[in-house]
This record gives sequence, C-alpha cells and structure tokens, in this order.
Amino acid sequence: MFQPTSDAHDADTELPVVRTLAERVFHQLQRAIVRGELPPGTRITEPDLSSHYGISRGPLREAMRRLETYRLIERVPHVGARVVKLSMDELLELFDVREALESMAARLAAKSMTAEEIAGLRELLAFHERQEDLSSGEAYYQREGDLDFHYRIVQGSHNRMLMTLLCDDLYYLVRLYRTQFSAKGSRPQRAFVEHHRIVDAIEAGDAELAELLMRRHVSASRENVAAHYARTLGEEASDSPAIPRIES
Amino acid sequence: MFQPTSDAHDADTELPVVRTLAERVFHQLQRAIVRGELPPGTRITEPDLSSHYGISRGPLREAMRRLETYRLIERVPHVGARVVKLSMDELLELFDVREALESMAARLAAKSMTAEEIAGLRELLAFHERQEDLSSGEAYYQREGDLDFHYRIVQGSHNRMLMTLLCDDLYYLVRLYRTQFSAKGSRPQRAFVEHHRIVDAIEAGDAELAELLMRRHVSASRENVAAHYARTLGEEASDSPAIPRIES
DNA sequence: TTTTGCATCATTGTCGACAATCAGTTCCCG
DNA sequence: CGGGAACTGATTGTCGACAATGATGCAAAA
Repeated sequence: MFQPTSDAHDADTELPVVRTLAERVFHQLQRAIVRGELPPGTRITEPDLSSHYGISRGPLREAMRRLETYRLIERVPHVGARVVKLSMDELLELFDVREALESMAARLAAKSMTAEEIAGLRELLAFHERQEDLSSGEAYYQREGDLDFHYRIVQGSHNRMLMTLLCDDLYYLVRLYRTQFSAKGSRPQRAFVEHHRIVDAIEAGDAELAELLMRRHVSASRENVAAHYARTLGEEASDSPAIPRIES
Repeated sequence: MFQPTSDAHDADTELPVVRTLAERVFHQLQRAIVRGELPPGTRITEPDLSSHYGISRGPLREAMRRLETYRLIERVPHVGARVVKLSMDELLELFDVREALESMAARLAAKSMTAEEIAGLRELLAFHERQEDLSSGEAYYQREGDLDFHYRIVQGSHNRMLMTLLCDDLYYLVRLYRTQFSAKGSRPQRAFVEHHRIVDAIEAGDAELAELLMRRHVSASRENVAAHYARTLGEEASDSPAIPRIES
C-alpha cells in the first residue's frame, strides 16, 4: 500500500504502477499542477482536459476528484474546478499542521526507527552535504532533499495514518507552495545542523528531545517565511506576489 | 465553505444543502457506515448499491470515491470496495494523530478564540453537566457531546486546514471507531474536569498550558482504550504486542 | 487425491449522449 | 440612461451500454 522508499517525490517522474486511465491522468495532472504548468487559479474544464488527454470524461472526473482530495484543485458543484490558489495565510496554516504532525512523527521515530533506517538517514544527510559542498547550490537540496529528510522521519514513525496524512495528503501541497512562491532556502547551514541534531536525538532514543527539535525546526522555518513575507510586504503595495523564502 | 456551527455531527441527520445526487448518496452511505448498518468488511458492489439507491453507477462511483478519501471504504482497482475494517493498532494510530493535531488546536485556540466562542464553550460544558446530572448516563455525552467539545476547540483555532483535517477527514473515522468498538466512557468525571481545565487555560490565553492539557487529555483517553483492550484481550493467549506507553 | 489449466461469470473501467444547471449577454422596461 | 429579467451558450451532472479485467468453479491430468 505504501512505498516507503526514499524517492517519493519521484513518484511523478517514473510513473508507478498504473492500472487505470483515471490513475494515469491523475498523476499527469498532479505533476502538471505541482510543476506550475497549470498556474494557480487556472480554470479547469472537463471537455478540454478530456480531449487533451484523449480520454472520456468519466475517468477524468475521477482524476479530478482525487486531485480535489489532495487539495490541488477546488470544485464547486455545477460551476467548475480551478487550480488551488494559495495564500500566505494558508501557507502559515500548513506550517502549523506540519509542526504538529512532524514533531509527533519525530517522537514516534525515536522509539520505532530501526538501526538500518537511522543509518540510511545519516547517509542521506552526508549525501546532501556533499551536494552542497560540490555545487554550493542549495537549490536541489532545498527543493527536494529537505523533503526527503522529513519524508524519512515520517516513514520512521511507523504510523501509517501519519504517513498517509503527511506524505500523501500534504506532501504535494508543500511542493506546490515551493514552486508557487519560488522558494529558495535562506538558511541551509542552520537547517543542516538542525537535521543532524534531530537524527542524534532519534538515534539516542530520546523521544522528547527529537520531538522538541523537530518542532523548533519547523517553527523556525515558519517564522523565517513569515518574517520574509512581512519584509517584502513593506515596500510593495501592489498586487505583485511576494517572494518569500521557504526552507524546510 | 466551512460551517463552524456547533452541531457538526448532525450533518448526517439533517441533510445539508445537497445539490447533486452523488452528494446525497454519499451522505446516506456515510451515515450507514458510521452507524454500523454496513458492518466493517462488507463488500460493496456498484450494481447493488446503484439499484438500491435508485441512481446510476456514475454518481455512485463519485460517492464511493469520496467515501474512500474519508477512509470509510477501501478500494482496489478491478477488484472492488469494502467497508474499512478497523484494527486496534489503527485506532491507537488515530489517537496519536489526534493528540498531535488537537493539542496544536488548543494552543492556537488559546490565542485566537473570541470571548463569545469561549462563552459558548462554557455553556456547552454546563449543558453536558446538566445532562449527566439528569440521566446520570454518560452514553450521550461519550458518544457525541465529547466530540462536540473537541470540535469547538478545533473551530476555535481558526486554522482552516486544521479544521478540515480534524473535523472533515478524521471526524467520521472517530465516530466509526466508537460504534465499532462500542466505546464505553469509563471516566466521564475525569474527562469533565479535564475539559474545564482546558477551557480555563484557553480563557487565560495560556497557549502552552492549553496545549499540554489537551495533549494529556487525548493521551489519557488513548491509554484508557489501550488498557481496556489489553484487559479484554487477557483471556486470549495471543501474541498481543505490548502497548507502547506515551507520556506527555 | 491434489494440482493445474481453462472457461465462465460477475464486477469494474470506459465511453458517448442526453438532461440539468449556471455564467454572461442582451434586450426590454422604467 | 440604468436596472432587471429572459435568453444563449457552455459546462457539469446523469444515464445506459460496451469493453476489460479479475475471481470462481470445474474438469482433466499427474
């Protein structure tokens, strides 16, 4: 049911097992939305999409229904659907939810993670550090690698409901936010340190500490985004969207 | 979009505004499942249900898709769907998720709740106490009133994403668990006291305390369920896994 | 007797067409 | 000239039928 592999965010590049048309077009649409090919607010009409993807409206409606549950589109009966338009308020709300769920995940991970999983986590961090050393570019790291880290922690909680909520339901929303606000990490070094501290606590089996650190980690990220947004909101009084910096 | 009224659990008795057949049959099926009229594990076939409700398979499939997102049924492509079968492990997982989300909700509620909302909360508690005094039956309280309290706290967080997750996504799962495991409230008095303490903290604007109390409240409920389950499991000489202890 | 292969069948997936509803426009009336 | 009601066009909701897939049972062979 779940595929606790490390490369969950590749689920849209290498199409997983797709047994039905609706599933295929769902993944295609999801990828298009997350990548920004379908800009937020775009109105989605069933005839257009069905002809574009070469399928009938039946499977397309099922795909759209799934997109709705992932909160990537919003539908109104008899009116239509449009790609979700994200506001800064909602982004901050998402951070609160992540803080609650991911800190719980860290607590559970400290008690449930196996030695192999912890080793893989350390390896992941080392890999990311090498990446940063080489290209000094935190672009890839910030965009995907960081999510990989959080993703593994959640998997390590061994709580399937938590995994579903965070990795299936909220994961693509986080990615969408990053593309929409063109997130660039503004504090990769501190994030690296915090990641290491969290792994330390998990390895020591210190659930309390792991939870606290993860909580601060997500909270600091939230404050970073909020502060940057308030700053950019100072000079601009127009409708030009602010470009906040999002990290982890 | 949201209806932050106090009687959310009546959403299935008094049908809300239903603009489409799929919505109507969705609510009917949801109600049937939560009430236990469709026992867990029941295989659901589209032709049967479509003829039973007098609609075609199109809207029925849409209703089933929504039920799937609410985790009330499980579908497998080309195989079929069945009413979700709940295990004790999953129930405990649900408690962990609730502990994380509802404690966050209490924290936010302590900072965001209006005086009117707090007054309504106190009124709700007083009403429940009178109910208990009158019939000395914690049946209604345990089954619905308690959820009402938690529901209002979540609404008081003023975090729409949190509200959606807890009240829309997980709410009916909680109710289903209660009917399936025939939850008997074994500690109504303590729950009452804890509820009052939580409201006190919220009224004082003490976010930290409100969060901690809610966390302990949910955790205690979890331990209560786990202990009761372990006790009833005593006669069975199974390899019952140890119930992990969660401290707050 | 057990196992394997096949055939049948029920159920789900998909499609095209029709009906109901809504948004935008135009026309009429005050 | 402005406001409101009806019209038009498009889009969504619904339906029945066909195709594809997986499950079930039987029969034949080892």
